[in-house]
Amino acid sequence: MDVTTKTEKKNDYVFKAPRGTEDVLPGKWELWRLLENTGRQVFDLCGYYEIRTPVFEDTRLFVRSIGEVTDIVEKEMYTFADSEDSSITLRPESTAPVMRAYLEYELHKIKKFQKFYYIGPQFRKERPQAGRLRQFHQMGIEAVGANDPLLDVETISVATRIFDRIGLEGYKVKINSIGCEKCRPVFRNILKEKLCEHEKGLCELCQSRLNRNVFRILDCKNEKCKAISYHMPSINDYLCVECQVHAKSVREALLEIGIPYIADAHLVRGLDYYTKTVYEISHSSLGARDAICAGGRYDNLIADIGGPSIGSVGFAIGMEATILAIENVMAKKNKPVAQDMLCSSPLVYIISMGEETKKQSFHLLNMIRKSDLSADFDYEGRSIKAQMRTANKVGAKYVIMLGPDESARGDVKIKLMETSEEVTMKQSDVLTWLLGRHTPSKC
RNA sequence: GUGGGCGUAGCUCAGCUGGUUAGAGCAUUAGACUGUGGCUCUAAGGGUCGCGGGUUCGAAUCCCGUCGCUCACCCCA
Repeated sequence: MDVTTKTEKKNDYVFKAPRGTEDVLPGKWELWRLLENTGRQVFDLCGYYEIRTPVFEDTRLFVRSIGEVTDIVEKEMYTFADSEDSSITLRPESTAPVMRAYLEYELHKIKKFQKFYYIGPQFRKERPQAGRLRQFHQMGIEAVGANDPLLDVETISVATRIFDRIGLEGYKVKINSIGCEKCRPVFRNILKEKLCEHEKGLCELCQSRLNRNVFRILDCKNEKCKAISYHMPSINDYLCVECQVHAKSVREALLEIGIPYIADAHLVRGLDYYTKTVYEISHSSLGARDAICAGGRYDNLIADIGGPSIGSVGFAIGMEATILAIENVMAKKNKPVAQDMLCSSPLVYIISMGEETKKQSFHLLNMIRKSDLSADFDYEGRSIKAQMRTANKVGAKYVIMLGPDESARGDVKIKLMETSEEVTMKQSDVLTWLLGRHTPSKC
């Protein structure tokens, strides 16, 4: 197969990460770890259990759950023929896969109500943009099998707890109810009728939305459309009694536990499966695409993919966007990048001096590591000065020197980098000395 | 899929209306009386100016194409 393009020169092609993907290089990992670790802590704290599902699934799972006429399904999925008659798709989101697993293993029969969390890559074939990639990462939860409005609130509190723990200031919680399968169609028709009266005043895009996705018109940024939708009825006036009661309980509980929110009647969702509560957490530092978390209740999804009729609620945090927001906040406060999360500085750097003593040093290195103290070593045969520079740069606390002089006496010299103080001791005492000052760590 | 911006050393960029061997800062490496870091100083390495074509005596600089990146739109995390 010849895949060489015209511009490529023979033997001269530099491979690049595919469009819309990102390499996380050393130095950028700290924030990913911070976010991931904090997420795991909070999920544990709140009784969510990790679930890992494959990165690809039967294509039909997504078509049925997300909705056939959504952009995701129509043009954004990475779909492949797996064999003659099966088609697989790289997951564009994880709610459906989690539900699939829940049903496949009949977890609802063991215990109807269960709480899951997942962290992992998702795939959507879109034009890349700030904070939006083709392979992106989400961290999310699904609380499956209960209709209690307090559960909706719990999920919101899980998200805000994560952001609070990280110290991400400046996020906003927006919530809305989009009704259920009973009241939403009623509102949709009324809205459509009313908007049709103003059809000519709407922007071109919104005119096409009239048939495609009426609710999105409420969310349009065009000034004329905004003006028109300002006078449109609100979904809140058309909610059925059940949905009204649910929405009211959610808002009351949010107040009760002290989570400030903005009730936004124009908040809509792109995925078909949402019912009742929808919410979004956004961060003002982000610009055009400012959502860092989105979620809501989906009472019909499980039944839609062949399971019992039970309600669930969940969210997904967009990790790229969240990390951007954290960086923005840190830049503003001039705070260093989560230094204490960093495990990459070795405690000890061992300087090797010449071939004769190198083996001894290497042996010492492995003794130290065996005690779970982090240590590193020079393999480049560089000058002592150069090795010292490296030790300093990587942030080692101690530099151990074992040269011919020390070796002859069975000693080592340890330099304490912070104070420049040097101590000499027997080689056999090094471990005890280090362990007396530092507790072993696994990181 | 649509529209805007950009593409010069590893990174961030300078290079005016086209003119001799393309620059800086950071980073890297090496040295500053030779077994020692962080500061300072010195020096070195590193660029087919994304790629292809055109205009011109001459182009990183102008034109066209192409690829890539980026931002925004649709949509969405």
